[in-house]
Amino acid sequence: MNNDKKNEKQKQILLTAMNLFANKGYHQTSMKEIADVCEMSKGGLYLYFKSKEDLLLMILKYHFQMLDDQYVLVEQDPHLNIKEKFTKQMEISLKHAIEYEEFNNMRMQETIVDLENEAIHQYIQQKNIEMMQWWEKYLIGIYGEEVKPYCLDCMVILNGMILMFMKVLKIENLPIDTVEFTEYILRQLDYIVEGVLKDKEKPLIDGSLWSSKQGGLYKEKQHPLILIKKMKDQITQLPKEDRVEEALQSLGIMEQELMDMNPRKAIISGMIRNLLGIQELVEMTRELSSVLKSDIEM
Amino acid sequence: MNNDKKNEKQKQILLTAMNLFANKGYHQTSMKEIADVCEMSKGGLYLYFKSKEDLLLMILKYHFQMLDDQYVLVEQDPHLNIKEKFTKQMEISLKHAIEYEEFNNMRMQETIVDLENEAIHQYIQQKNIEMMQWWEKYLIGIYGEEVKPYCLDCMVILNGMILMFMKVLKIENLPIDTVEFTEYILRQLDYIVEGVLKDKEKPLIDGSLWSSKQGGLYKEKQHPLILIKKMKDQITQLPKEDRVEEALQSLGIMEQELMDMNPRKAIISGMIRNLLGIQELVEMTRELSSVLKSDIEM
Amino acid sequence: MNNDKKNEKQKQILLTAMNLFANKGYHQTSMKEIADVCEMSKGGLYLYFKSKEDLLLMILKYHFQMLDDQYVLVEQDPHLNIKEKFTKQMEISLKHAIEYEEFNNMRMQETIVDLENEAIHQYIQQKNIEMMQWWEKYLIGIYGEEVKPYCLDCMVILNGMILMFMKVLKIENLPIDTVEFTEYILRQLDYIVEGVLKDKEKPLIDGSLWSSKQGGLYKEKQHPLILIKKMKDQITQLPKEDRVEEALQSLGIMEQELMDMNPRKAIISGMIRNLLGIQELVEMTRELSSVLKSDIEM
Amino acid sequence: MNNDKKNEKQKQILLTAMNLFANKGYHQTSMKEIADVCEMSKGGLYLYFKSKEDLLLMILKYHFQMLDDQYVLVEQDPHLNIKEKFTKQMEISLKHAIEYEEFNNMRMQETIVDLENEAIHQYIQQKNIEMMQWWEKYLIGIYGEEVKPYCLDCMVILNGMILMFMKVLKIENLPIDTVEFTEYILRQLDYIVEGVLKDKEKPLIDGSLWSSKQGGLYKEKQHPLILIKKMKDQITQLPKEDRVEEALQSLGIMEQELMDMNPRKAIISGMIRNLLGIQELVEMTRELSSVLKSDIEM
DNA sequence: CATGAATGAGCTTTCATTCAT
DNA sequence: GATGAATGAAAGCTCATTCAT
Repeated sequence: MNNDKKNEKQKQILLTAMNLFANKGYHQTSMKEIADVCEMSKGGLYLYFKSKEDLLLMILKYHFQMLDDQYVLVEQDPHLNIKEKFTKQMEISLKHAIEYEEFNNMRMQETIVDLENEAIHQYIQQKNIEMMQWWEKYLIGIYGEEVKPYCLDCMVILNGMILMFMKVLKIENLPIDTVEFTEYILRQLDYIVEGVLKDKEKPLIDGSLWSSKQGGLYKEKQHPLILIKKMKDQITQLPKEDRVEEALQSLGIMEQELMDMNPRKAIISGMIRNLLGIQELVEMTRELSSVLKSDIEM
Repeated sequence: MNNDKKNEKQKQILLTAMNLFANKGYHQTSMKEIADVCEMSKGGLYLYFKSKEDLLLMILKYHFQMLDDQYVLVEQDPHLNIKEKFTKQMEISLKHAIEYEEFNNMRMQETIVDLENEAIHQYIQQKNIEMMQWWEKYLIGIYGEEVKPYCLDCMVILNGMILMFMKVLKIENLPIDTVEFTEYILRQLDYIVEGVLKDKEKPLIDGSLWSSKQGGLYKEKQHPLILIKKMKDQITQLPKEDRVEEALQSLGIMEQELMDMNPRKAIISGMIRNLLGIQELVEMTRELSSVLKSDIEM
Repeated sequence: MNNDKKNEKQKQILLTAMNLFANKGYHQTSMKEIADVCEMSKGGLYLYFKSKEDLLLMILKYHFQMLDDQYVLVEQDPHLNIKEKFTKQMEISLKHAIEYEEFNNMRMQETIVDLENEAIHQYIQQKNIEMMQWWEKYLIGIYGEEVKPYCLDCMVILNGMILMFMKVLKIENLPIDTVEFTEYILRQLDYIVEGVLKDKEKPLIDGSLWSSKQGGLYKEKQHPLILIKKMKDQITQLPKEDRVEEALQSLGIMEQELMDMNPRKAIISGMIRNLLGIQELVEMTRELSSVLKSDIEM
Repeated sequence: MNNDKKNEKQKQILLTAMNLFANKGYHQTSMKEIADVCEMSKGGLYLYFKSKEDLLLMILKYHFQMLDDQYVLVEQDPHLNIKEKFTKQMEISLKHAIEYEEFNNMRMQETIVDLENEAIHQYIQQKNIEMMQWWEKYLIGIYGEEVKPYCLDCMVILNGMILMFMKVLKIENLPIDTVEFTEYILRQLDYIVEGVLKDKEKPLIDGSLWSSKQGGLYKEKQHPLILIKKMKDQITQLPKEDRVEEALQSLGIMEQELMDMNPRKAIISGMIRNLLGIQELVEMTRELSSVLKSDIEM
């Protein structure tokens, strides 16, 4: 099969799957269904995508590519000033978000994907950074340098706004006029920027913190309670000794603490230290520690 | 097993499941996993919750109850003016939303629940309506009657904002100071309200469209006994007939039953059915019915 | 896999399942067992039959098709007179019934199928009606119009006879000669027809009742309390659900009220209305309602 | 607890369970349900019956006792002649069969009980023999010695008739008048006896064969196809040799043959003989052989 | 290249039975 | 004696993935 034809097919699958994911959700859509709609065999899908997760990743990439292509056209249009470019691009985003609603949810929330898939996670992460830069560039371009500290706040507020409006309008089955919607959103942006600039208030999100984020390696992250359960299992295999007893106790205490609404960091770190003294658990303890560091701020 | 212990266990499962649902998603969490973390057998879960969906519903109810309990305390505090009440309740909401992040996601988006389950769907729907009423009441109380058309817009914008901020702050592992966060959010509200009122722009969500879906304007939820009193008043205006006599009797019986500690559902629903036969009361009966449905689970 | 092979496999599963159902009963045969005997995986079965019930239905259809095919051949044979056709078809039926004993049990008694499955129930129903028509046609053809009122009786008697003989002969491990068996059965039919025609006795099953299936059934008027007791009995047979609980409560309340000197009509009619919502009780509730209407003036 | 009270309770459970079994079927009734209706705990049931099967057996015994008690009264009544006794007892049987319909099904068909339970099987067997004797005694008493060879036939025919009538009348919801029903049934008996005596035809069931039946030991009988599967599994564990290959082939052939509608005995017994030559399978082969002997007549 | 039959682990749920209280 | 919480095996069913054809 020549490459063109293969690409054609791949795209068809992509669009179909996207459609299905958008309407039924990722986990609720089966490969069989996708195959059926594509009028091909289940096995056939695996010629183009090596797994369901890969398919999802490709969908994300396809969408972002689609958006980027359109953005670039606007970007390079010499007849538009910066505000117009911003408006046009926002319009493109909204139009796309409306058309591919679930795609928007995915990227805005990562709710659908279990965090186990590193590739997807990283990709979305990267795109989020790009989005941040995009906002910064335009907000500064439009409202001036003084808006810089508030860029992240604005981005978050606007995105949240959009997400929620779309949710509500979708549920209520109300039609959305993209242009009108864009204008509305941008007006809100005006109000907010005007407000924050006037009051010189402290931004909620500190940009420096944000940017410091590093990808780092991504290990299949386990839920701490499950991890503790495993550690308990492992430790009960050991011959009964005082240190074993103590370790079990430490685990129990940590479990209780984590169940609480406000786990006390001191308790947690104390127990971690206790457990680090147990040779046999050292590795799992380290994993637990790292998991906890991102779950509760430690 | 005494009731206390049973409740204890039920709560433990609830908290565990909530925790897992929140982090892995509803569909991605298996009953086995919940059972494992609770250190009990799969079958055991079913002694406390009759299905996975039931478990989810109970989690939702548990949370809303928790919130409602706190709201009421603020509501009834005579030392607070309306703006302070609004602020305090917003603070409570945010605190809760931060602590139980995924719970907030669930209710704000219904992403997790497949729409097949009527009970859950309806419950969330109902809670959303209550939330709408809450916003309307307070926004009008604070900003005056002229803000009325924009209430829905404001609610949506604020909720979206909050949702997204929490998402980002969570991902970035940044600490959130609830009070500061509340102030921030309320300031944004100020900017927006100020803006829309100044420009007299058209709201994005037309309240009449929305509300038409619910049939009936949003009224503050009335207490059933008061409602019954009103119905009695109305019916005594009518010419004396047998059906009137019977309706009065039905109302009396229902009143008595509701006064009881454990009103019997059968009596209540029977009387409701009787009253539905009375043309003149049909609307009020419906309201009564809906109020009762959330007061005692029917 | 080509269609032939697929059909082959399907048939193999069919035969295997039939065999197992026949010997262990439908509910006592698990899909795993069927899969094991077929030397395939559990999941594999579901490629051929979409559920266990579907498998059962297919078995029934397969058998009836097999029978119908043979019947038609006889039916269309120009060299046979009516008595010969009857004999031949009876022979076919018996042969089949002997070979697939439990199939025969299923269709004759519906013991195996829980009534929840509409499709299966209806299919058997329809086949029973066809059987009835078959008997009527042949009995009248052979014995004349005067046998018409006794057709149903004869069918029932003969079928019962056959069923029981097969049961006994199977249990006793005795060989059955189909031809001899047929002759024997037909001879019994002769004796019975001869008998009933001679005595002009009243048939046990009134064909008009059967076919119309409408109750011109005269029932003795029952005392409401007894009726309530019966309803309680019936309802406790149902799987426990909320609606069942509520119905029981309604019945309890009504009972108490009726015991009172001056039963309040509102209570009574309310409870009646509650019960009318319970499908399974609708008939008895109507009866109760009509009884009460004349007992206390309502 | 004194014995009286214990017996009382036992009887209550018995009656309740009977009722449930009768209406929902044995396997479809859970111990919890029985406990609930008896208003006792699940565990409590096990104080009175050591298992669900035991409970079933007790039910059967209770019913037969109930019937026997009534029979004896008639038997000993000096004012009744033999025909009257027969009629009276038949009436008792029918009345009981109507009242406890599913009990009748159980005993007439053994459909409900999986054959694995030896005690129940044997008990029913014994009761069937008693029934046989009862019929013989009365038929000879009424119609004379010449009816003796036809007793079994008559019993089977009558029982089949009754079973099927009850089924149909139940399904059609028609009321049954016991006396009328008895008369009807006995009239049919007259026709048949008259017929067979006149024609001196050969009875279908040879009494001598029947009676020769001995209980014998009862080993948990396995389905032949499952047994073959097991043998295949076991034999594939052995080192590959010619004799192993051959044994596998023999098993395969036998499997195919058994799937056929008319398995050829010669093939079956040939394969059995082949397999008896395989040391490792000798025991299972014997079991298979014995199972087959009762499944297909060999 | 393409198929779709087959797998097998996993899902939610049920239930007879046990046993600490 | 009596309870009912707990178990654990087994049920019917789904589905991502593989692989012989």
